[in-house]
Amino acid sequence: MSLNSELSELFGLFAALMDIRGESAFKAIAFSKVSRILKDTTIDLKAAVEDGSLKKIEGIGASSQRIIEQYVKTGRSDDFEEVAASVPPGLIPMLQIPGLGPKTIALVWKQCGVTTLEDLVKAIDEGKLACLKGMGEKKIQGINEGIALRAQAGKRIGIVDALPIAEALLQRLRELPMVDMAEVAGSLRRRCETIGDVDLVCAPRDESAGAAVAAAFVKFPEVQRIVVQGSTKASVITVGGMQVDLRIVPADNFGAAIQYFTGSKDHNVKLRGLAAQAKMTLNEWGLYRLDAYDKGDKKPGMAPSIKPVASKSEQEIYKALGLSWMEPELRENRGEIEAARDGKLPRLIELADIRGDLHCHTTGSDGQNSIEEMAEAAIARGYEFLAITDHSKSQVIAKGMSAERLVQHAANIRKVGERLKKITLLAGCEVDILADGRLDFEDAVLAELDWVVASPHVSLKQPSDKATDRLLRAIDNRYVNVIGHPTGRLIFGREGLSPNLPKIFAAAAQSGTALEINASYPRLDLCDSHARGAIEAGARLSINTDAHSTGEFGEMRYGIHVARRAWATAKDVINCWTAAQLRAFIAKKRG
DNA sequence: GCCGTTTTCGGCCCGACTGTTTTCAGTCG
Repeated sequence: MSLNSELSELFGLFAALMDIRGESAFKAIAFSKVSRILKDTTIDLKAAVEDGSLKKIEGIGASSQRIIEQYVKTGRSDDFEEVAASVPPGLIPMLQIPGLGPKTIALVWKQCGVTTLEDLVKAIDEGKLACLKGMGEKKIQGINEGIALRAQAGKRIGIVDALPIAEALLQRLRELPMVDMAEVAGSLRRRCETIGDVDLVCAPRDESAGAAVAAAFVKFPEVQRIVVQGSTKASVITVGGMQVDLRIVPADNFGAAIQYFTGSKDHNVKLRGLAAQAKMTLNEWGLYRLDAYDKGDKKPGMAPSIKPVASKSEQEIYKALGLSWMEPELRENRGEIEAARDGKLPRLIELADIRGDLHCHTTGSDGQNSIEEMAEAAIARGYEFLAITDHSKSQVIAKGMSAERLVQHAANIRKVGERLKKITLLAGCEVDILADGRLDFEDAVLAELDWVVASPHVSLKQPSDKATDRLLRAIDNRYVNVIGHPTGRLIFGREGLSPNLPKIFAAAAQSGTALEINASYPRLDLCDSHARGAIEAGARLSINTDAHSTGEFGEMRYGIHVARRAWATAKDVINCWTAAQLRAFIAKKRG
C-alpha cells in the first residue's frame, strides 16, 4: 500500500475512533476530511514533509501535519496509537451497520461490555440491550435487521453495472404520461467509479400524481422487491440486487432537489456555507432568504410556503450564489466552487471530442476480431485514427507475438490501412514493461512501429521505489508513446503499483509520453485523482478502451467519465488531436 | 480539529425520519 493510502486509512480510522469516544463531531469530521484529501492527492508526502508544504493544503492543520510528519519518518503515530488503545478495535466495523451509530456503539460497549460484532449479537440474544436507556424493542429489532442487511449486501457496485440499469429505469419514468422531468442524481450522476445505490429524481406534471408515479415505478420489470413506497419517495431493490431510490418533487423544486441529491456531500456542505454567508439557506427545496425562511410555514414532505430565491433549476441556484453551473463530475469539493466563482471552470472533454483509439487488440494476440473488423468498427464510430497494439512476447497466455510475427503483423496493418483510406491505422504494439523496467522488445524492433504502448502486466506488488524506477525507465524510452494502465490496479480486485506519482508525471510531461486512462472496466487506470495530478504536472493523457473486440470500443464513455472527473479538457487528451498532431508528437520524442 | 472581509474564539449544512420520548437524541443522506 502506498504511503498516501496508509495515511488516508489512518485518518479515517482516527475519525471513527473519535466518533465512538464521543469527542466533538467536528473533530471527527476534520479528520475524515484529511483522510479524503490524502486519498485524492498525488503529491509526494515525503517531499511535502521535508519542504514544509503540507500545512498549505486547505483542511490540513497543525495536528494533522504533526501526525503525518511522524508517520512519514517512523511509520507510526503516537497520537493515533494512544487513541486506538483506548477503544476496542472490534467496534469500528460496527459503524458499517445501518441504524447503528457511534453513540449506540459506545453505549453497548460501556454498559454491556460489547467489544465485537459477535458480542453484540450475543448481547441482543440474551436481552441485555433491553435494559439500556433509550433502547426499546423496535430499536433492537432495527439493529438486528441492520446486522443481517450488512451481512448479505452493503457492497458497492461498479458504474458499468449501475449505469445501464439506471438509464433503463430513467427511460421508463420519462415515458410515463404523468411524468414531466426525470434525472439520475447521486454518485452515478457524478460518474463515480463505484456507487452505493442509484438515486433518481422526478417531477410529475401534476403535483398530486406523486403516489401514482411511485406505484408505476415499483411495477417496472427491473424491480424485484419494494422497500418503501409513498407519494414523495419510493425505494426498490432491482433484479441485480441494486438499491434504487426515487424522489418525487414538484416541478418548481426540481432543480433544488437534483442539486441536493447529486451531492457530493462535501460539495453541498461548502455550498451551504456560501449560502449562510449571504444570509440565505439552501436545502432540497430551494435557496431561501434566511429572514423570510425563519418566518415561513414548513411542513414535512412539502415545499416551504415562502417564495424561494431559486429552486427551479440548478443554474438559478448556482447563479444566486455567485457561481456558474458546474458539471456534476466536478462536484467533489476539490476546488470547483472556487473555480466557478472566479470563472475558471474547465470546458470538460466530451465523447464527441475523441478522434480515435490508441490501444486495442486483434486476433494477432488475444483479441476477438481481425485488423479489418476493428478498423471498420472504428470508422463506423467516426474515428480518424486507430492504433492496433497487440501483446508482446512475454504475454504467453494472451498469445503475445514474437518479434518476427510483430513485424509481419505491422505490415498487415499498413496494408489494411492503405486499402481502407478512410482511417489512419497506426501499426503498434502493447509492449510489456518487465519488472526491472526493461521492455519486452529491443529498440530495433520498436523502431519498426508507428506507435508503442508500454504497460506493466506482472510484478504488480513490487515496492514503490522499484515501481517508480520501472515506469521511469519505460517513459525514458524514445519509442514509447503511452504508458498503458500505469498502476495495473483493478477496482474490487487489486491495488496495483504505487509509484511516486509526481516523479512519473514530471518525467512523462518532460519526455512527451502520454499516460493512459484505460477505459476498460474494472481497470479505469489512471483513476480520476491520478489523472488530475498528471494534467496539473503538464503531462498528456490518452484515453483508450484496450478493446479486445469491436463491441468494446463502446467502453470509451467510462474513460471519458474518469477524464471529466480529472478536470480534463480536449487539449489534455491526445485522442482529441488530429492524426497530423499525433505524428508530430511521435516524431518529437523519437528526435 | 480547522479556520478567519463579521472571528485567534466560536462557530462549523440541513431536513427527514424513527423511536422513545413529554421536548429530544440518534441516524441517515
